[in-house]
Amino acid sequence: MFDLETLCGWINEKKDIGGIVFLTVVPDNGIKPIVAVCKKGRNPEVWKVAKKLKIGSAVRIDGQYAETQISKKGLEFIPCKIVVVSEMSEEKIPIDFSGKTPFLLDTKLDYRYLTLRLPRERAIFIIRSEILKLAREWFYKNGFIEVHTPKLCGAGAEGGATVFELNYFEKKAYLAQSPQLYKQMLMSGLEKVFEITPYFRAEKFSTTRHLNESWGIDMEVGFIDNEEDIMRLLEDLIVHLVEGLAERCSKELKILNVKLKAPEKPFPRIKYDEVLEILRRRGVEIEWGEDLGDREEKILGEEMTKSGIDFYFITKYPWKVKPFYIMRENYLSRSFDLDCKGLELASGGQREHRINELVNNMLEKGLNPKDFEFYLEAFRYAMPPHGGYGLGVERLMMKLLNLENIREAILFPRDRWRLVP
RNA sequence: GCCCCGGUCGUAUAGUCCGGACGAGUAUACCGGCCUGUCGAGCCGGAGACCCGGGUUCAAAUCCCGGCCGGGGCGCCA
Repeated sequence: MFDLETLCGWINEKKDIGGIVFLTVVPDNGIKPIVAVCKKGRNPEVWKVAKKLKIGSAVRIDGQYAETQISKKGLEFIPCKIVVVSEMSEEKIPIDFSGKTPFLLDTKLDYRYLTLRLPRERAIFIIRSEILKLAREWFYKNGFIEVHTPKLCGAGAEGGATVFELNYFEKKAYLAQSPQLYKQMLMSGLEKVFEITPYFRAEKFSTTRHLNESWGIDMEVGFIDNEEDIMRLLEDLIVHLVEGLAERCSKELKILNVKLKAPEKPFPRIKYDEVLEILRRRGVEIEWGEDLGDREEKILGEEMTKSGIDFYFITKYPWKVKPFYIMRENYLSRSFDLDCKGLELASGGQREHRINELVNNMLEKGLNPKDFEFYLEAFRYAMPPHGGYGLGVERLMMKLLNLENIREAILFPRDRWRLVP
C-alpha cells in the first residue's frame, strides 16, 4: 500500500470546472499553497465532498502528493479523503481569500486572523519570527543571557516619551516605556544581557511609523571602553539578521518582492556636525543643538541612499538632546542612533556609570534624583562602565520589507485609536 | 495639543464638485446552472449598499448643521 499524508488547513480557493474541483489549501505554517485536485473519475466520493465545500472551511485531507505536478499555483495533492473539521458558517467573508479583491489596512487589522491565511501576510510574520530567532541565536553565540525586566514600574518618565499610568493597588504604576533603567541596574551583577520586550509609549501618535505598544531588541554590556564597542556589536547583529533572513526566508521574501543584501561592515559613522553640513548642502538649516526631526532624518536618508548606503550611525549628538543616563563628553554625548533609509531604528550609547556624574545629569535635565533612588542605589556598588542599545523590531521590519505602515509589522497594533482586537 | 480628509452591497470602488431616469454602476466574494487541468479560468441566471439624526427643497447618496466611526499630516517620539 501507499503511504498516506495528512494535510490540515483552510480552503482559500475552490475552482469547480465540472468533473474536477481544484482546492487551494493553506499550508501548515508555510506559504506555498497546496492544490488538491479532486476528479470525479478518480474518486467520486472525494469529488462530491469537494464540490460542496465552502471557501474558508477548515479541512483535513488524506492523500498523496501528485507524481506529476501540473499546477502553477502550488504543490499538487491527490486526496483520497476529505473531512471538514470546521465549516465556514458565515455567508459573507470580510476578505477575499483568493487575493483578487484588495482590502484596506483597517479591514486587515480587524480581521487579522483571516488575512493570516494569505501568503503575503503569513510571510511577514514568518519573517518576524525568524528575525527574533536569529537575534536570539546571535546573542547566545556571543555570550549574552536573556533577561526580563518589569513592565509595571513604580517610577514614571525617564525623560522622552510620556508613559501610561495605571492603578496598582493603592499606588500609581506606569507601563515601562523601555527596559533602560533596569538593564543598567543589571550591569552591577551581569556582564552581557539582552531582552526582547514591549515598549509602551503614551504619545498620541498618528503616523505610519509609530505604535503605542511596540517591541524592542534591547541589550546592555558591561566593561566597555566606549560607545564604539556597542556600535560594532549592533552592526554585527544587523548583518547577521539580514544574511540569515536572505538564507532562511527566500520564499517569504520573494512573495514580498524583497531582495535583501547584507550591508557592509563597518557601517558609516556620521557625526552630528557632519549631518548638519549635509543638511545645509540640501538647503535645510537647523540650529546646532537641535535634535534631528523626521524631515531631517529623511533627507539624510536620501543622501545616504545616493551613495548606496542603507544602514548608518549618527554619532556625537549634543548632550542636551539625549537622556540623562547617556555619558556626557563636554557638550557632546557618547550616544548614537542607527538609521536605515531615513528612519531611526535604534539608539544607544555608553551610559554614565559614575554616580556623581549621573546625579548631576539628572539635575541638569530637571529630574529629581530622589525619584530614582532605586536606580541610583545600583551605582553605589562598583558599577562598571557599560552601554547598550534598543532596536525597534517593527521599524526594522518596515525597512527590510518595504512596509508602508508600521501596523503591518505587528499582529494586533496598539495605536491612538485601536485597542481591539 | 493643532490641521486636513473620508464614511455607498461582505470586500474594494464609481457616482457627490454642478440635487432630478440613481429604479445607485463595476470588480470580486456569495447563491443556482454548464464545463475533466483551473492558474485572477470562462459563460448564463440570482441576491446584496447610500453611517445616524435633523434641516433646506416639488425633489437629497449628492447641499447645510450636529453626532458617531475611521484615515492622514504636524508637534512630540523610537
